[in-house]
Amino acid sequence: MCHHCDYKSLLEQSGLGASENRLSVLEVIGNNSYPLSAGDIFKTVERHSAINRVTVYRILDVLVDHGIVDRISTGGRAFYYGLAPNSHHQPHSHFYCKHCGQMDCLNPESLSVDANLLKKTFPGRIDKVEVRVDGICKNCIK
Amino acid sequence: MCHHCDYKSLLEQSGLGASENRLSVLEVIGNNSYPLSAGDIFKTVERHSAINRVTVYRILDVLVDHGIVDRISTGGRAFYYGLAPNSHHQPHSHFYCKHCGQMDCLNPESLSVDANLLKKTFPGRIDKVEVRVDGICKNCIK
DNA sequence: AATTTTAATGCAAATTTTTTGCATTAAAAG
DNA sequence: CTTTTAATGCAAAAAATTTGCATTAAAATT
Repeated sequence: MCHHCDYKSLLEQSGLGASENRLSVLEVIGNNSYPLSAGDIFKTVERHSAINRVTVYRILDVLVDHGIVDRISTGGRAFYYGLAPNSHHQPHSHFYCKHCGQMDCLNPESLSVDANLLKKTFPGRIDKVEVRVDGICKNCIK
Repeated sequence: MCHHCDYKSLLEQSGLGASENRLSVLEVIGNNSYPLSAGDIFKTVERHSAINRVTVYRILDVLVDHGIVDRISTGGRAFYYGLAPNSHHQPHSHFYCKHCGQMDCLNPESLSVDANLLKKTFPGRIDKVEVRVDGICKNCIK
């Protein structure tokens, strides 16, 4: 749960209307300590207010397009969504458990990437460098 | 195109029968300089010999399970497949162009990851660390 | 305040990618 | 030559996401 983010102004700062649904989706993502799938988000929002699955997908697209939320690819089939790095959240990588499918955020200090040389020499445009660690989480390993 | 890999013995060393189809799939993957989707692989193999799409998926599963091929997640919907690192191919990361969907292999020197601290402290099992760079490739940027 | 325009949402259906179940063929072992 | 196992094919299902079009809600304009 994030005490620093004001989701309403996060939306407004990006020129997005802060509709009920957008706020709900963003809150579910932001208040969770690990990334969630679109399906997870849908189920969670749906518990408290009526929303359509497609609306969730569309809101996620908008949030990702505006850089508020990050779309994170797993070693599985679905994308997961988490708050994009901002002044309160530094960039970090993720762990994906191939047994239970849960993603966890990794401590930024435990893993470092140096892409400076690439950024200097790459002939295209680089938008993001995603690091994902795959394996079996401590709960599933037993 | 890889001149060093003997695909037949790669299969046999893993205790896998070197069927016509398995060889075709592995050759398509190995002779390509960048990872391909299951669909790409299917279409390519199909040009020269009759094969079913499902067979391609099953062969890919077997090859991944035996560590011959790596399943690489993209910023898009489908998985891509490339030769797993071995004595002739050192581990490297990939670039994914979100416009045309092509993946490219990045020079291992241009990007370095240090996961030592994570490996020491992580309470689960770590199988692989995948680094993917997303952006727009030089062809699509024009 | 009524009307027009734009933005957000819903619903049904389609698409894409991958998986499953079961039948068939081919290869290996006995 | 027969039995067993491995590999493949085909049809259908499943999962995740996307599309098209209708509807409602909000914002802007008259």
